[in-house]
Amino acid sequence: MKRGEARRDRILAAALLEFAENGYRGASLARIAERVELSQAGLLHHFNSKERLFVAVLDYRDELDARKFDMASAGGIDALRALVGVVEHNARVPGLVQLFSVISGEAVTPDHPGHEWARRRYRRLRADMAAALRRGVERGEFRADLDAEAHADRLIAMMDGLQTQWLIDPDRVDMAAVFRDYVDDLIALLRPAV
Amino acid sequence: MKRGEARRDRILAAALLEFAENGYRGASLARIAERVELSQAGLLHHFNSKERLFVAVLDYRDELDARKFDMASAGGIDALRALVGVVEHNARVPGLVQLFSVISGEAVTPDHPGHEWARRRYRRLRADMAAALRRGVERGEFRADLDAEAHADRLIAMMDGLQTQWLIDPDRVDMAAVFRDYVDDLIALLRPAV
DNA sequence: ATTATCTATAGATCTATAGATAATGC
DNA sequence: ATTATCTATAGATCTATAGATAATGC
Repeated sequence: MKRGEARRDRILAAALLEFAENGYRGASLARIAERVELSQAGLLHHFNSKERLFVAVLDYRDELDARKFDMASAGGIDALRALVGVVEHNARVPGLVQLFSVISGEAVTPDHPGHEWARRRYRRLRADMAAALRRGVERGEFRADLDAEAHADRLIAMMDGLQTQWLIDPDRVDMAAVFRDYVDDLIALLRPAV
Repeated sequence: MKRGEARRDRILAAALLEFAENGYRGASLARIAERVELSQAGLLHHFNSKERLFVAVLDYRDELDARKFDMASAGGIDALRALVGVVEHNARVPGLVQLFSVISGEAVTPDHPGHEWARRRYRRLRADMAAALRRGVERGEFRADLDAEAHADRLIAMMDGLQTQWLIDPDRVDMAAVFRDYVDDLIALLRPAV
């Protein structure tokens, strides 16, 4: 069984690249199999269908991500600074970012196998960020009348939107710098009135 | 030739729907042909290939859009308010928004037939918005030291990011309201120091 | 005994072209 | 004469399954 797990990991890594480049619909099992030097039927022995493999890749990506950053631990200004760190990190892993961008685009149609995953992901992100902002209020770092959900939506939109621009025109857009400045302005905006 | 033009228009409208639902890669010429009651070969008589049809759809969408809003005419605060109007309008045409979201996601890969289109589109948008912001400085509405390009990037990112969230979870996100509040905060932030 | 892998193949697509026929425009 | 349309089809995919064989785990 050891051998099987190792293979499965290689498949997931290869599938991530393939899905990131071509989306779910454009991805080919044959090409993924080729990348891990396996026949296409051999690949389907490990994951029973393209859809299941895809869902496994999404979970795999989440796992890679979760270890990197735990929004819930920090709060207030610290959390926002940590977010900037995430964006700076993302600027160094275009592959993972691209998977996410391509899939979010595709997954807006309800019948897409990633639709539910994307929805859950947004809801969780939004709740985590709103909680972090509220913790900032408790600490006295942010003004008490802030709309935590709305600012969470803004932060997520800013991150995602900059990612798309950056992927399409990497030399033109300094994703990390623009986001950092946005967060700086946000911290100033949310500062409690004296 | 009259007859041909009318047919071409119907094809473009049907293709827009198909591409919006399935992206370029997932779209099927046969399904588009079916929607306009034509054989698939008949469809290809009007547009020689799937790729050309796709590019024609992108131009067609731009045309629909251009008539709606001319960013260059207004400047400063007026331009920002007009942008809010665009978002409010978009909230009523999910189909057009979806085409754009799906394609931007797919088009991050360089070999995608929409890649160049997306890049051009971002560059133009950015230049137009930056110009509108600078006009605000001239009018004395905005502080002179604002970074017009960075704020243009932020505005575009905010619009696009909110669109994705809204398409994936329409009941959860009030795209227009969040954007309006963002613009209000931005106007306050950019107000010249007295 | 179970797990991993392969070849072969069914059955559905898909795009694009060839060549024939019908409809339209001048 | 040109434009629009059709049927038929080539040639490439693509996913998934059946069934055989090799490798591993207990």
